[in-house]
Amino acid sequence: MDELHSRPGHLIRRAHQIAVSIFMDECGALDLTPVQYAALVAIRDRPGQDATRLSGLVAFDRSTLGNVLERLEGKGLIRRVQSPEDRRLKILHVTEAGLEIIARAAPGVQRTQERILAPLAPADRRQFIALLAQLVELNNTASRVPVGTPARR
Amino acid sequence: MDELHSRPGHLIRRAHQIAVSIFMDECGALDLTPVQYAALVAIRDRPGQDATRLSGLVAFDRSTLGNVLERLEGKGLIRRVQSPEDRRLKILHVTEAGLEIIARAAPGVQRTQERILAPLAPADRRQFIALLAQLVELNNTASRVPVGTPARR
DNA sequence: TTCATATTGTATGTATCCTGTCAATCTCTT
DNA sequence: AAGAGATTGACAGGATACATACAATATGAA
Repeated sequence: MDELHSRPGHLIRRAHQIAVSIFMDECGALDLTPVQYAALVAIRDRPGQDATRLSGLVAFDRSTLGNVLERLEGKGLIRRVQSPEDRRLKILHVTEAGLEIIARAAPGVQRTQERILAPLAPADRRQFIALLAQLVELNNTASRVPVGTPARR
Repeated sequence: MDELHSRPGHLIRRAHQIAVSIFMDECGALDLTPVQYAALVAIRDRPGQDATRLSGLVAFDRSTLGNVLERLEGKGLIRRVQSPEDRRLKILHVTEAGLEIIARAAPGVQRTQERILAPLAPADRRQFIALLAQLVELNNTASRVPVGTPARR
């Protein structure tokens, strides 16, 4: 049993539960999930991008991202329009309402990140993030959704 | 965008994706998920326990655990029988088939844990686990499913 | 004893997350 | 130009993950 609670897989799953829970505590009133927020910000930062490119940036597979985008569009936070150059693509843009939600979520997002790391000593936080980033980056190809823009020909 | 990739929430989500992906790569042929494996081992280690107590041990909420147990029972890996003392409870036991699956999964589980940590220098692995455990433990109450057996009166 | 309260397992509904598959569309080769 | 192959968004389906509500059951206090 103690074996379970010291296994990296279990600890990571618990950390994920905690991170989501804190986010919903801080931002749930805005009817936004962590995933939706991440997608929204990524679309804002790269307007005119299509869904597949976006999925490589935020590391959701295309199916998951499709559902997320549908909800964001349903809430009027983004627009999806067919690209004239490549009629397979749907180009993404954040709406005014989307920008406003991002702005209103910002303080809660900030508090979320602080609360996640709060249990660690300040000096340990940077190290933890560095190790975690290293673990994620070098294991990138082990993921089902490797990050990194696939070459667009 | 870089902001996203250095945020603890996003890194933890990625790490979780990676950990699950590696587990499925190692053990997916056994038709076992990480969650199912964790539940199975926990039931084996505490035979005769009921579902609510188990949910506090492995940190799945009761709804999720109910679904997991139903699948495990459907695959013949566990048994659920009504407790005579408290007819609300269903007592959990691992079957022979369940024990066999655990044994067959063990090497893959071991490799999974090693592969998750493989990107870190050996000296960093212990520290990472220690920091992660500290983060999870001290944030326990922030989770929707705090770990720890609720008092059974 | 009886009644208010709490607990258990279950059901329902929503949201990730992933595997497949598919038609439409594009690109490349011949 | 034409067909093979790749890509895109969408869809179906299974599995976590959580909130909420419910009937059955147990427990406490009056």
